[in-house]
Amino acid sequence: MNSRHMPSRKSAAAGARSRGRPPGSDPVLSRDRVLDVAVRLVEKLGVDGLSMRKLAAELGVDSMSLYNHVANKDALLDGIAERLVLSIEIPERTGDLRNDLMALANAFRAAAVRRPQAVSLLLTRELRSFAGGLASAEAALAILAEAGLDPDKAVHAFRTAFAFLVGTVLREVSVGPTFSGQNLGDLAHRRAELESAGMPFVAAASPHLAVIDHMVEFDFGLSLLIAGLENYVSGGGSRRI
Amino acid sequence: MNSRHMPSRKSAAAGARSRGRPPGSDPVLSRDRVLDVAVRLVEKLGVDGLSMRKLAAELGVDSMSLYNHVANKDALLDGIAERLVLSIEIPERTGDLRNDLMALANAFRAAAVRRPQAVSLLLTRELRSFAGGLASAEAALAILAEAGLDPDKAVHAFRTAFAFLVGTVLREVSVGPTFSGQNLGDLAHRRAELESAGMPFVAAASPHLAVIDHMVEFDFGLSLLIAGLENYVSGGGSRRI
DNA sequence: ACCTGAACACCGTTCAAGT
DNA sequence: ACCTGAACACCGTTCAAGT
Repeated sequence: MNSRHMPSRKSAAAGARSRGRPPGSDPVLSRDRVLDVAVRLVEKLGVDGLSMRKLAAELGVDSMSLYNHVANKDALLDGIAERLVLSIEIPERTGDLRNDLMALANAFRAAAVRRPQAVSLLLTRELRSFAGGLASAEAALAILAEAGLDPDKAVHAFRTAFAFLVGTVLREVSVGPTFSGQNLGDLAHRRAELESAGMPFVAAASPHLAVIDHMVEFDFGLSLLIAGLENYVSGGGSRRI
Repeated sequence: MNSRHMPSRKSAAAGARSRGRPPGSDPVLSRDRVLDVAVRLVEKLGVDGLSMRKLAAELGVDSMSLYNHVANKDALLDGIAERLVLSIEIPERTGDLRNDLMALANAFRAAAVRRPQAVSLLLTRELRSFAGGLASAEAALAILAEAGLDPDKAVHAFRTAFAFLVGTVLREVSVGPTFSGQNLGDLAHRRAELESAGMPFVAAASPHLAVIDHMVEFDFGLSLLIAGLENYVSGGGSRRI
């Protein structure tokens, strides 16, 4: 039913498939199209399931054609990561430290959780192209500066919040040591066992370790950090931080 | 110089290499030995550089022999991760929240940084065998409980601190989006450029973004968290956390 | 400039065969 | 019980060849 079966004027000779790109036609691929499909494939197959060959097949193209648009697989993965950073929808500022930091962190989390398979690429590899992250950094530093932090303190606070975010999101997309979920679900049923194993505090906490609400944990941690910051700001920087 | 050169009574026939395990001798491999060498190899070649075949070669053994001691490569990586958790040297408690939390976090960080290549395996994959982590969890929960937190609050605080630790250590072993180091080193030289690009706060902070002292960042973030916790504890849990 | 195809040097893992 | 070797179905990437 396709062109292979009806002899075309151009490749009339024999049944030989044409080799180069169809002359005169638009390019079949573009970096954007490659990355689009790559992201979709990662979500479908997981990061480990992505291969240059499968991606090429999905695009209906020879695998080596990809190398015209990305330097190699590593650059492809970097490209996916950058897509994620750029998909963060940075909210407007209101001038309130707590509000604004919460909103920005939520925007980050939302962008990450939207692509749960791909997100480990963002959190886990060094961003070579840093451009994408600058807008988020600007937003965070603006909030912290407006709250009264000096640039150096703002950078520290930014890095602290960001580290917390990375760890939290990693847990949520459930790579990373969870201390949560299924490997702890049975903990609640083994309190006696844990007590006698010399783990009284784990035993006492086991009902709470056995469940996790990611949104609650997110809010709790961020609140703790912000409380620390407010404390610091209102203390005029005199507290021992 | 080894037994291959002196004709043994048992494999006398021809120069044919023996195929099975030398009869009567001790097993060549053990799960421990496999994991020992695997860790060493990861540190030498990076996680991506580790393969079942290279590991087998390093052990002087056919690659398929490894499967007698680990289920598959995934289980091998899990084994390496568990080694890391178990290598955390949990410090004695003193009864002071700040002291004890700092000491425990430092012990975690120290164990991680000791194996910078392997550590991403610990932070990044779900710990199937949870046993290793229990001792650390017990230590953390004990500290928090002694400071007066209810089990449910202690679990929240534990998860917050752990998320921060994961993010911080990931940055230090420099997988993960750094907002630091070399991709920012040149930022300091481009303030004017950043200003005109609509990034005044990044511009103002660029001298501080361009450098990072991991120990300082670690202390700052942890102090912020602990300040939030102390605040919470002394407020009798009435603060809005 | 862009796409193709064969080839190379790797992978993890199954399975049958050894001892 | 444990180790081996061939084989299978994959990889990423180089390089020469097409248009």
